Amino acid sequence: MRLTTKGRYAVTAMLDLSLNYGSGSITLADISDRQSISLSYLEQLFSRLRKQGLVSSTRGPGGGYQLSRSADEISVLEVITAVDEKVDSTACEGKANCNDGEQCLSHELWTSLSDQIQSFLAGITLGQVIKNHQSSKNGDREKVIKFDGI
Amino acid sequence: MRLTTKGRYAVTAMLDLSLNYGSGSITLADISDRQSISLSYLEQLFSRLRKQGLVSSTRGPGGGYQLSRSADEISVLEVITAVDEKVDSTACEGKANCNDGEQCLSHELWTSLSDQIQSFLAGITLGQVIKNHQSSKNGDREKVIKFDGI
DNA sequence: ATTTATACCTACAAAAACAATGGGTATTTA
DNA sequence: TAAATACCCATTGTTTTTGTAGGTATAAAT
Repeated sequence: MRLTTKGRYAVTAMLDLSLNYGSGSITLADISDRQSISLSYLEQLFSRLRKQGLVSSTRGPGGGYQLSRSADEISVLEVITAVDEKVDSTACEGKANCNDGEQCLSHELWTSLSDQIQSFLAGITLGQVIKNHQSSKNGDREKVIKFDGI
Repeated sequence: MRLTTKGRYAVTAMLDLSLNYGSGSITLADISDRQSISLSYLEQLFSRLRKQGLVSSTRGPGGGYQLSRSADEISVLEVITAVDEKVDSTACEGKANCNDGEQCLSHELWTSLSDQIQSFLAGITLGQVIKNHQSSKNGDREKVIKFDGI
């Protein structure tokens, strides 16, 4: 898994959509203005988000994008993986120098850690990000800590 | 924060070092062989890891690198941030089109999420990655779930 | 002392990914 | 019919990633 500005743009744009959930379609032009992301780049990102079924679109005047599901049902991981290319995780199979199994072990360890990061992000929904932010503003520390998960 | 192959290499190399903790210095050439990372690239990574105080080095024959602290005292976040350049998180300050405060809000939400990811990674040590992997192999599911933190 | 094995440093370069641009077509509403 | 939107594709400039190359410094072994 990768976590880069591409994923950040995608999550930010989806949070923008989440904030407008229920109030009809939002145009990419609006998101572009609000979030300072170029329209064409947003089009590329939303092409993937749509193909992954995270957003639905309507064409023509008054059209735009909407979340396919509620913000509480879309995880941050889904958004990030929708726009990120797959990275070949280790590419170490079939190497001759797999001495003492140590190479495999370190790679397994990384894979295990990577899985845990993904599990963490899979457990956070766009809705939670919004709610948690509000809680932290209200000084509701208990909820925030619980959400942190550590 | 970014999570890219650079950070993955650094973590993998540090896990390799962790597995050899206590048995003297490990050369980058060994890690290069075991983990299939080019020696020169490892040198660049370890230059930063050393400057951050995560590893110590000894020159000359028999020299190499060691963890500065035990694997239980080094978090995954430290390793990743040691090798990653800082990214200017939003770069939206002073924009005129901060209409309705919505631009700022989405950015705040992203920042909040980003902080939580960092907190998560700060709570995982190299030692825990190793221990957790062993637990998962033994089917000790309780520990794994607890470690997942969600 | 000389050799050797290592860290350590700097400059460069190839490849990949990111971010954006430009120019279109398709669809729907007004 | 016109306008607003999604949608699509090719290209391009920049940055990041991932290395290569060639050296110097240090310390151990011979």
